Amino acid sequence: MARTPSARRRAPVEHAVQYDGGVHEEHSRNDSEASKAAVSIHDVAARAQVSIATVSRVMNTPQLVSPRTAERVLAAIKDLGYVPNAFAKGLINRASRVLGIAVPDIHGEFYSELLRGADAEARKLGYHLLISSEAHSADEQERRGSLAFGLIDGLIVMMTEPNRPLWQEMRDAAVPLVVLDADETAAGLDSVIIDNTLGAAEAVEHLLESVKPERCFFVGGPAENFDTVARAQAFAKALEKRGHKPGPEQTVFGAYTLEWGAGWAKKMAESGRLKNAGVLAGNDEIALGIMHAAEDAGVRVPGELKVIGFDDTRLAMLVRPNLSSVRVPMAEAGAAAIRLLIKRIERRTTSPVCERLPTGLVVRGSSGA
Amino acid sequence: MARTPSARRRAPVEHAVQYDGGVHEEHSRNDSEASKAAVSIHDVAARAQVSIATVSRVMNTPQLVSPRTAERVLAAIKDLGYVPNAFAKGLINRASRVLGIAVPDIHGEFYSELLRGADAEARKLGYHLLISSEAHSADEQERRGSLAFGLIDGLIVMMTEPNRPLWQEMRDAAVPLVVLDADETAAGLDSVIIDNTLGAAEAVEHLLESVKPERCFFVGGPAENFDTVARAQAFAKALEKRGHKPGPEQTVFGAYTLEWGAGWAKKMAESGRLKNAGVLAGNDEIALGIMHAAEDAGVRVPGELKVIGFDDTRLAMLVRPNLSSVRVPMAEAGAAAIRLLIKRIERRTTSPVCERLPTGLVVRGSSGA
DNA sequence: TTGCACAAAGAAAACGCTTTCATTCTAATG
DNA sequence: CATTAGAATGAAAGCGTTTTCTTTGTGCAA
Repeated sequence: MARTPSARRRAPVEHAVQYDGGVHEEHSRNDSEASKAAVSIHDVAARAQVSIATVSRVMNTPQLVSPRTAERVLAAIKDLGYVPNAFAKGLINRASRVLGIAVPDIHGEFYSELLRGADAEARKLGYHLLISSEAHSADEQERRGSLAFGLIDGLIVMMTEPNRPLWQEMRDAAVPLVVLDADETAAGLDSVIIDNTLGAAEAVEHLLESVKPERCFFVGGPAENFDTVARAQAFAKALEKRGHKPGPEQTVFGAYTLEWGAGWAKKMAESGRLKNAGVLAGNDEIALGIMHAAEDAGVRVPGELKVIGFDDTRLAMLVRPNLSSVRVPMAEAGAAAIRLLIKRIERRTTSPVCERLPTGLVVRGSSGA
Repeated sequence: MARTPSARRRAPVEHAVQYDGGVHEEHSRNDSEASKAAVSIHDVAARAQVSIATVSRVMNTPQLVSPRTAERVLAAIKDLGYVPNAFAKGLINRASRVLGIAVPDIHGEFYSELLRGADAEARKLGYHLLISSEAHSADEQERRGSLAFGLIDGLIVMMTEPNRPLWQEMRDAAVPLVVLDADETAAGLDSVIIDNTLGAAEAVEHLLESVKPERCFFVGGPAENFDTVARAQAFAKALEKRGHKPGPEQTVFGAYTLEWGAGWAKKMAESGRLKNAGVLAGNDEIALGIMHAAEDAGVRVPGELKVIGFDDTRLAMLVRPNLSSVRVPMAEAGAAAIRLLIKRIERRTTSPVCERLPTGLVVRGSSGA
């Protein structure tokens, strides 16, 4: 128990860790000595001639320490370049200020926008973001580690389609949880969802300005995908509101790819049903495929065919004609999820909340201005 | 010092934390009790009737414990759903198996591909990835926290242009470091760089098949951007190799945007210099802008103008005509950086390494097949 | 002067783990 | 049978914090 700080470790050398950004320390950069030179609270305490408790208080509850002392401690901290050990803090506080986010795949504009929004918001609120594409591994042990359980303070999970294993893993995680893209308030979880209704309705209304209801189509992505399903339903509902119940061939499902869109449009063109039609696509890439196939079939866009994409990715503004698209605020969704999660972590009282983000049509060239 | 485990905390209840994924625990999901029910090594020890040392050994050095005992401990671990506390482990091991990656901006296909590759590789090797768009904050205190120093075992920093503050922060960080996109072996750091030479040379060769050397242009991004500079140099060198030293107007710099590309091409078209020219763009978006402007000016691509992009993003395959582009293995770069970093962390001996990833031309429609 | 509230600071416990060192037990060796 | 090497296990220190509990010091009312 004789734990004399200065005896326990080498006496802290003056300016031991004072960096000047110079080049003379190149060699020590990556070798073990350099990184072992961790300055602890004891070193600071010794240098400032106070106890470690006081040092801690200076950093956490400054009002409990006299200005004179605080000044001395602060100076020592600066001199030594002291940074509190994150693990020790975490061990006591049971918090790391690290948030996890599990997305199906980091690929593409869509998810990168989500990450971007989440990261920015987390950073703003003093948290860090640990990403993790989905744990597909079958081995439970391996999966368990995959989300850094025990390290993260909370987790955002994006659920784009039914996924039992992931769901299971989430429930096992003893951390605050926010679900993205699926309303799970019923299961007691905070959720953030995209309200596809508004945007889809606007799109349909827009199409109906120049296209007959029976010539309107929704060309979606995978039939299991939550968003595609919601968008298809919103599409159907908007048509019904205008007195037309869409037939089964008016809402079709495939994949979120250019090829699927092009394939569908090609078939339609061959049977002469592409002309004077209006299409709401499940995403921008599908829309682009449809435009390509239309071009190949000699169907002019927007003259003879109106096309509207979904997501309003950068792609929409880059292609010609510019693609009308339903804007989906992915960055905002990421940010909202972060806010919800942090609120849940910091004051764990409120009952589950579902935040619903609006979508809206952005009209550009492809649907005829 | 009387630290009788079973007295210290509530005696571990049978099946206390046995989840079945059912819905009946909805209420306890997000409240504090649920997450406080952390099972510690003491609980496992008590249940298996061994000391905590033995439990630890079962997990870390199984060869030191008898099969009979191990079995009992393993059972207890499973029953209780025990997950070792990451902070306590970190405090001892001085390692979190979390890697940081600092990129200028998460935006866009380019960086998301990088993240994707890095994340996949990190996961494969049993590490986690903590992302961080660059710390732009001027306040040093704030910046310091921004990279989660003390928590991460190592850091990958993407350097796309000279950036003193970031550089400074990196050097101050007492963690293993890998630099992406800039060769810093001279500064004692492992690096991963894209070898723009090969791809640019191939592109130039390809252009020269149908275009005179004095009609070849490089339309780059920002003049400060390392990649743009490297690509411009590679372009110039390839032309020189063919006996033509490019004039100053043959390599120009602007921004990584469609607008810049379009603006440049428009000017060129107006002065009649776009026809029969060949352009290597700094990225795909610039290339696309050039194609648009060419179309507007009645210059046919690839008939009268060859265009080659850079990066080979998804965009290249989505537009028409398909964009020839220099493929840049961003995912591989991310993975390579992770590998280098982990190697550095785990056996900190080798001298600084610079891994150079090749680029290569992918010929598509825009440069005339 | 005595007592007392209150501010300031220190001592030490606790967080959950790993690991060294010490102890016990078994079985093989002389 | 006595000794001892070696395997299996336990006790406890230590990692770097935060925080509770104590102690010390100081000014002020009685």
